[in-house]
Amino acid sequence: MSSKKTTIHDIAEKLGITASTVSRALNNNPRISEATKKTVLQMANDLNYQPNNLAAALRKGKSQLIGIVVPRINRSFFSAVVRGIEEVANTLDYRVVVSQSSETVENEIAAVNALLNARVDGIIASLVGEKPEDYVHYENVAKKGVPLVLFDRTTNEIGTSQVVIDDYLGAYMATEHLIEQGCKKIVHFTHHRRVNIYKERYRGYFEALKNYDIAFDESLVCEGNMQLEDGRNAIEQLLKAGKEFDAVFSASDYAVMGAMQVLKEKKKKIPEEVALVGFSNEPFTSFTDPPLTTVNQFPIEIGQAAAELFFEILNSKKEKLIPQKTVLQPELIVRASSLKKGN
Amino acid sequence: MSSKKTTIHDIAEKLGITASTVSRALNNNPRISEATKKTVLQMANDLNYQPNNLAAALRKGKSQLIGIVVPRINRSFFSAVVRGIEEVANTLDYRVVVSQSSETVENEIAAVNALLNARVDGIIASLVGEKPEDYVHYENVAKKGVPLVLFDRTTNEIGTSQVVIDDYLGAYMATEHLIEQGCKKIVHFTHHRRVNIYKERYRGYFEALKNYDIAFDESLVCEGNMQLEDGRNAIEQLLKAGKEFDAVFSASDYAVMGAMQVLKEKKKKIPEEVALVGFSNEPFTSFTDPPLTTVNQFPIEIGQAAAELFFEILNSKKEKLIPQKTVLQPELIVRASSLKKGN
DNA sequence: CTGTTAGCGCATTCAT
DNA sequence: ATGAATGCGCTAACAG
Repeated sequence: MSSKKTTIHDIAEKLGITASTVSRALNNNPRISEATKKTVLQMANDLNYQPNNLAAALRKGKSQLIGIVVPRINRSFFSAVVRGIEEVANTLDYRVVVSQSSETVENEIAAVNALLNARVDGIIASLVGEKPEDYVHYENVAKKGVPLVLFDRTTNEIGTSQVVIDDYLGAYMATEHLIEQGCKKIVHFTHHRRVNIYKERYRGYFEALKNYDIAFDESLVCEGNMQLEDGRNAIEQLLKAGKEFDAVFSASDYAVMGAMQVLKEKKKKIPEEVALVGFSNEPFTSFTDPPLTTVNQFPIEIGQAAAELFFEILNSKKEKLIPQKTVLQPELIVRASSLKKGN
Repeated sequence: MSSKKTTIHDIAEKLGITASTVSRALNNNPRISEATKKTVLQMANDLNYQPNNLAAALRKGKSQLIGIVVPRINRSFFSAVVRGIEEVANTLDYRVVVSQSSETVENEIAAVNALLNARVDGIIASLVGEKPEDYVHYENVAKKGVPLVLFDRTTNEIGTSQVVIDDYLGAYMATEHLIEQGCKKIVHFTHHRRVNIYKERYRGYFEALKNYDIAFDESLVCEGNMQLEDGRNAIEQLLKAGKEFDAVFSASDYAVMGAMQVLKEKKKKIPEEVALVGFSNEPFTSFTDPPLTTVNQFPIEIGQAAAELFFEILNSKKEKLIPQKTVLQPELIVRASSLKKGN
């Protein structure tokens, strides 16, 4: 049973043919007769033959492996993207190797390098760094001709394909929705690090106000790390300072939850006194009280789109493919946290 | 730049030594002088050498890859387990290949087979099937001598290592806590499929009642698929039937959320009229209103433990290692949904 | 401390 | 339609 691993040579020998014929038969090569294909398949089965992709990969120079690098896999957004990637990879007989950068550039560099050593056929990643010097390692990947697709946290500075959602639009829709609910003094939570996605959301907020002739008040913009605590602090500050506001549009679901907690503690009515909108459609947003209005980023679809771009690059062979950019439309999910009675 | 891939032969040639010496130097073999190690490393760097793990793997018969099979990666519990596995795998220079069974046995079989073809050094998995015929493919894995570690949904029928939490204890603690809060009529939500983990949780509930001399009432046990809707339905049924109850202990956080929604709609006070306890410590449980008491399964720790067991098997070489079973202690996280005033 | 030799398992070019 | 020969890049046994 557990004797030696059987190879194509073993099955060739048993059948009195050569390994090349077996290899061809197994790969369904048209130049092999149906008869031998059948006997080969049968014998392979009888001998419990298990193909060795490693050997094939070495020979062909293709591993059928996609490397994925995400900040952390146990974040709903990223794990959903991975799910999307894996789904389409699977149908094309590819596997995914998952690495976490844990939000540090060093780890990211190590991960990329390890994946390259593992000879993945390409990499799909979401950047952790924001400064140009923070993604030279990805630039090198691209330069080496290794297919690279960036998603979510991307950059235009590396000439590579990317898939993002229209953050600007998502933020615009969210802000517009609040305005339509009658809100005039809308607080915005944004990230203190000037990352693309947050800049775009800020811009969406800003433009919506402008288009509806609502005065922009810089003191209503709160910068932070977008976590629950940051949201709590921000609202407490505003309250203490006596600032008036009737809504919060947060670029993060977590931060707005902090706001919700504080507002409820202070007995403010949501959404009557303060309407709340988040961003990302984290799984918990449908379970809060009131349920949270938020923006769906379609993470699984992002993953699928990234995988599709990936295979386009892969199949374009050596012809220099112009980097593609897939932009997905976000969706505003309206729930009770922003829906005023009578609207 | 992007010319040909440089190999150990290239760097050997440049240095006027042989490839074996280069290989040894690169692998920090003690039999190589520090001097040559240094020059080799230097030259490797100069030539932009990228090791080919595929070739090494083929030669050594070890791929430095761990296969992971989970029902779906974008479920908080599973992605956290993967995170735990990846963390420890990383420190030992292993990568993880993630596959999803999407809750079907066919997919699971395909995934396992693909991982075997990819020549992973072993597999860490959570079963989807519950009937013995549903895991013959894993039995074969074990029989082939491929290291196999099961977690969460495991079985004793394959002689393999596993890591689980003490579901019985978790359920016992949860039920005991409700009893201590003064609850006497405790509803239990369990799964209609008689899976191990749910049987154990049921048992914990049952034994706690018994130990505190509380009459067991079978009509308070609701079977379902443990989703939000199932929880809603169950509570609506009980209410309609006029059953009295003062608490719900659910084997799933999702199901108990359904209960919370219905109870709030019916203006029942939580926890005063009905106390609520879930299971799993899903990320959303801290954001509900009131926050949900639940049982932490320590998913990251489960992943770490699974990886550790995995490497124990791997390093035990051929010596038949007795299958180990790591049982982690769950933790009851008490929040407002079950904490009555004055307690 | 270093070189020689061989082969891991497979796919593929060139024959026939 | 099949066979023979070669090598992908690396490690390891054996030799010295």
